Amino acid sequence: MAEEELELDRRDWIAGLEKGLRIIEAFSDAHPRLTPSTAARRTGITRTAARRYLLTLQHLGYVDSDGTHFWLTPRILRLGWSYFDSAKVPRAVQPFLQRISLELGGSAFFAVLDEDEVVFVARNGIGRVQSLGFVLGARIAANLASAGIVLLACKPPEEVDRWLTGRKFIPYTPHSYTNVEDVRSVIEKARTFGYSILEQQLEQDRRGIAVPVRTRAGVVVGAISVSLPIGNETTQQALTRALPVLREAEHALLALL
Amino acid sequence: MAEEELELDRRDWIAGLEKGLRIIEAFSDAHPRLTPSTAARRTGITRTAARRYLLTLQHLGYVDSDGTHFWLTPRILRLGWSYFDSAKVPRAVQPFLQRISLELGGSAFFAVLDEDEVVFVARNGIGRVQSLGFVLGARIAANLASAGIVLLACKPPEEVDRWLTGRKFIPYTPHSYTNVEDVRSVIEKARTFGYSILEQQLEQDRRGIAVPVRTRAGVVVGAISVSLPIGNETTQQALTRALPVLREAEHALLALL
DNA sequence: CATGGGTTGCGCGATTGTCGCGCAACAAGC
DNA sequence: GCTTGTTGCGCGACAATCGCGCAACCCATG
Repeated sequence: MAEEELELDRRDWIAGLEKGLRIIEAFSDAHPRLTPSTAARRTGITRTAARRYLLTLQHLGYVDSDGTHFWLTPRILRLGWSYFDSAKVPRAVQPFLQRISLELGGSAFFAVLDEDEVVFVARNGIGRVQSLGFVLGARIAANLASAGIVLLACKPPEEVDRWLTGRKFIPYTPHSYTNVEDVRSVIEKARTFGYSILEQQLEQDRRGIAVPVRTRAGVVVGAISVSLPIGNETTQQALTRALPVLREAEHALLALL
Repeated sequence: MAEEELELDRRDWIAGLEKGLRIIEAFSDAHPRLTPSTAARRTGITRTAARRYLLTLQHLGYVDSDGTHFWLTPRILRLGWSYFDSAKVPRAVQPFLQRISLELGGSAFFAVLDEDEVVFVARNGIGRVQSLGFVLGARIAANLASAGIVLLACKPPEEVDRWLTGRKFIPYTPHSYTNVEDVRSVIEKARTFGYSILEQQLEQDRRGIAVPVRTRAGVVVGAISVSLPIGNETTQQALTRALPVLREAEHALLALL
């Protein structure tokens, strides 16, 4: 899958669409409101064109404006919603996530890889990595979440090597791995055991445990993970407690997909 | 706000962007995988053009394909994420939602209006209107949720009238209002009391209570709502229990916005 | 109060990107 | 077998999109 056809016929390339999406993605935490010129600078589009795209988006209701500044409206969420609506897997796993989070007392997630990030596409549980404002569609560097590690472990080693080389690991906690070799060894452990466990990489006093989810054909479609408070539970205790529950969900899903 | 400038200079209109977004929104539950021709039929674009847009989206990584069929990838979620990332209000309300859901034992939401639908842009709580696969960005007809009613009640009456006329109310439960006058009276009650309460409109045995959230300038930016199991609590009991908690959050937010 | 560096929107003429037709190949269904 | 639906692809033509450059504007600084 994901065969980026390296060359795309210039006739089949819609420049306007790419620029428009670039404009939308130019909005962010640091830049919640954009003027035509700031949008232009952030996207590499000319100011005049950026303005045209913003006006078009405004007319479509995806952005709103006071005349000079533009900001996104919740209408934008319809686009992401198209995905949730159309992707069967996230919906299929929901009940399992609920069971897991109830049984283990943490948050359960279903996540997939997108480029070098792990994206959480389904979730259930009280807990909150909410310190980060954790919602669906959230994405972080794959090495920081157990689900990301186990998904990387499912990829061919060459690809993982390519992924690792030249990467900067920005730490989220004092325990976060910043060394390539540390990350590589975690991935390799995940490959041999078929699950991954990560402690205090993303958040203090929390550990994540993840297993891959496959179709009957063996294709990896994502990973189920659970985030647990460490408390005074040992790593081994947490594993013997959580892993059977995750495995059970994994096998039940195998029958569904 | 949201001044749809009725006429937009043809020079400032990017047709390619609109068509591309139409293509993305053409994916849905019933049509998770599209071919160029089905996409064309669903969007009113010609088949040749639809194919070009799909190929462009594929090249950008927003859709994937097996050659003939196309489907959305989680990359699409980056677009919605731009909104969550840039909208301060949803993030500002998170801690309040948490307090509310803990204190009242239900799910707390923050919602805004988009056209004739209410969109849930923040959420906290164990509960799940999960029967519907309830996630962030979810949207339903405004009359079915307490947040939607109270937001409508904040709009000028003429606009509400326009909203009500000619609308079809599709019931979600046996108790759902299907009559225009019933809905109108609920909205008017919400207008006079400054809060709304809705029982079993969206889900059986659940009631929702909502209050509007304003900036200090008085502009309505959304609504906070809580969804509670009805159990054997009377309407009056639920109100006296929940309303003070919601009002407290409302006032605390007033100071922040 | 003026001056300058940063904006803003807008009109124009030119190019290039996007259009849909129509063909050929292929697949499924009486 | 022929029919009726696909599919991708090449072409020529039109218009949609381009970026330049001007004039007005706002805000800070001297």
